[in-house]
Amino acid sequence: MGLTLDARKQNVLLAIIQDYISTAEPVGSRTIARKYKLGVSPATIRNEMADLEEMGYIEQPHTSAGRIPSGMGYRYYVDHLMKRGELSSEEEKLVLNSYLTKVQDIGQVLRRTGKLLSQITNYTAVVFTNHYGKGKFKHIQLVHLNPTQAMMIVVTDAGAVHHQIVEIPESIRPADLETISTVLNQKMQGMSLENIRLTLVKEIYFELAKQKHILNMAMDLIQQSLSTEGGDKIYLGGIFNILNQPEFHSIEKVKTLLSLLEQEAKLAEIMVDVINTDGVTAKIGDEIENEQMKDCSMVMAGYSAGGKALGSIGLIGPTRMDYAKAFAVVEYMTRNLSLVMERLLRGRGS
Amino acid sequence: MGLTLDARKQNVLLAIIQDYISTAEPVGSRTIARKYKLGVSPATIRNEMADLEEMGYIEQPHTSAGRIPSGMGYRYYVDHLMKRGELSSEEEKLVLNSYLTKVQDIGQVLRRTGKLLSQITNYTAVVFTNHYGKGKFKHIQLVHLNPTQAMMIVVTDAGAVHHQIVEIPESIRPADLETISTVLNQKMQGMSLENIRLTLVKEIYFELAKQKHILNMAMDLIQQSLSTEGGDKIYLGGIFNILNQPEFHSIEKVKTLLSLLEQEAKLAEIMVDVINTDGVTAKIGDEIENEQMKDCSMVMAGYSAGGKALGSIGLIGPTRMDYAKAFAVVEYMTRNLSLVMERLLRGRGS
DNA sequence: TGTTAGCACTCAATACAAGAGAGTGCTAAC
DNA sequence: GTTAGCACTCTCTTGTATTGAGTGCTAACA
Repeated sequence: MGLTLDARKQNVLLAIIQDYISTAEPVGSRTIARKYKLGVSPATIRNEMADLEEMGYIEQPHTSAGRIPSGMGYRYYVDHLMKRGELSSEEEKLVLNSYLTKVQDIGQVLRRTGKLLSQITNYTAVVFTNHYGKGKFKHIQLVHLNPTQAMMIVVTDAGAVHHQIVEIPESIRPADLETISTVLNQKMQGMSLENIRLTLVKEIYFELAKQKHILNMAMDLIQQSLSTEGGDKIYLGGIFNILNQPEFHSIEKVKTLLSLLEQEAKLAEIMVDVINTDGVTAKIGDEIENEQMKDCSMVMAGYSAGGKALGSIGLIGPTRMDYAKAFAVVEYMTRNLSLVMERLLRGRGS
Repeated sequence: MGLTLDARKQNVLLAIIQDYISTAEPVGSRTIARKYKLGVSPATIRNEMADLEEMGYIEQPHTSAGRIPSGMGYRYYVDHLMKRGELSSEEEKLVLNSYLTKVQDIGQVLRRTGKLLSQITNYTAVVFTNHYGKGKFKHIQLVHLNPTQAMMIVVTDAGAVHHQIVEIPESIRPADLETISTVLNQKMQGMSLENIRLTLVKEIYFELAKQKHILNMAMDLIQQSLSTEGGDKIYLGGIFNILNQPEFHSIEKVKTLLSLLEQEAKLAEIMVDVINTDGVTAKIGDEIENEQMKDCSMVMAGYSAGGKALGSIGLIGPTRMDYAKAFAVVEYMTRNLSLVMERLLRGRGS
């Protein structure tokens, strides 16, 4: 395999990638010789570049232009050449402050994470969880709104709240709802969905036989709240940031990317791959197996609490994105998000 | 005033506007003579056009181009020439179906409305309410999550649910939270915010003196839930639809408009003006007093329930938008939304 | 007096050609 | 193995001519 690169080739490749990342312009041999002192002349660099091109690390948009990195080039850079960046202290402060303010629920934490990610990097952020509302049943409450409607609220121990308006027969009074709530709470305390389904329904049915209708609706909402399928959830941040990237100056490209971002299922598919991976993962260009994203890269990592993987966060940018920065930010954010989730799920005393 | 237009001038103006709305190209005298049979030659139309331009109804991008309507021209069209469009029966079905499916809460209804508006028209939709969570206190529930955290949930009679995780001292047990919930519910039943603040705090304080901390947080959340300031809320639908309009082919224009859409307060300012207005209102170009929207128009109307204005809905498009369709859709949607809200707030039996 | 045909004029858009500039690959000298 | 030199390629810019849509004006016509 000709996959090993000598030191000079590495330096040339590094110079090309760094320059292209910051300027978005194809970079030529002279630029490299001038800006990055490698101690050799442009001609020598040209020779190296010809080699690198043959090996597939860089390519030429057209004969008289400079070179740009190929997907393979970026891959080599990320794996072997890149020096992980660092967050400025203001950026770290921004994150910490945001995570210190009052928490409404898990959803809000994840939304905030998306916002932070995009603010700091100027890329589009994706926050994925496949545990939304998963976990154990904690509480159900039926609240009488008016003679024909009640609000049904389900809380899980993971701090997710689901609610839904349900139609009720006029014969039911506020006190009846209170009774139903109490019975349901007693019977289902701390149960997970499977248990609730299989063992308890009969028992509860017996006790609340006359309120079959309501009971059915309650079971529906609980199922929905705790169900495994419904656990996937995507939060986006800074969608419009991509408009700032020169590669998306054409409306057409923006439209195809946006239409993908609207399809949460597809994003979830990509994000779920990394939730059990250690460290930060990059998918470059067509490594994301999706036609609409072939000009994009994603930098992702999973977050967890108590040793349990909960989801993943990621950044979407052009393949020309600043991987060093992205890696640093994604790593920093997963670490902090994991801490916050830990605290949220087990209580502050850890 | 030269503001009265004879029949032929009206026809010419109408032809120009209709053509420009559908083609987005400046329209010349010959096109009009060919497509819209007015029984006169292009030369005559040119004369009329010169007059219309002098009067300010149309303008010329440059000497050798056709004419495009001015803001004043659109205004005249909307006020005097436009025939209100109609929804196709599929579109009506779409709306009815969407409003028939199960309702989670008010927010969901409004979100759905935004989606529908944008789907049907292909413009960007804004749904505004200034009554979100307003109304009377209905229920509060404290749910023990873990030794240091509880979930606090407030329900208003308008069917809005607010929740928030609160830190609790470890000494508090689930049963204590239950007690607090019960006391708060008894004392505050059916109260509006002002009453809760002024008369009851002392009484409750007395009863729950030992739980001051929790009580404070409860009051905070209740205030937040019922407060007048927090009542404003904006839902957007079909933001990306504007990308389909040829006038937004330049990324720059898109960016300025999007940055406006992100500022909910500014949108609320525009939308609040029409909540007490009868019928459908159009604001054309700089009639929206906002620099960033000078190339846009909005078509808006208020919705209400039980004679009480609740908010407004609207469409954002280029000044060249299809007003006839927009008026029809906005009117149809407000009517239906008002019905749904009515049912939601008072229960099905009206 | 209103309408129309005809015509010269304007101006954006398109196409085309020339030139500049950036960058390359190759060869030959060091 | 490295470098200077040079011819070559290709894009991008600039300038110029052409085209075509559309106008305004004038004069003839009903």
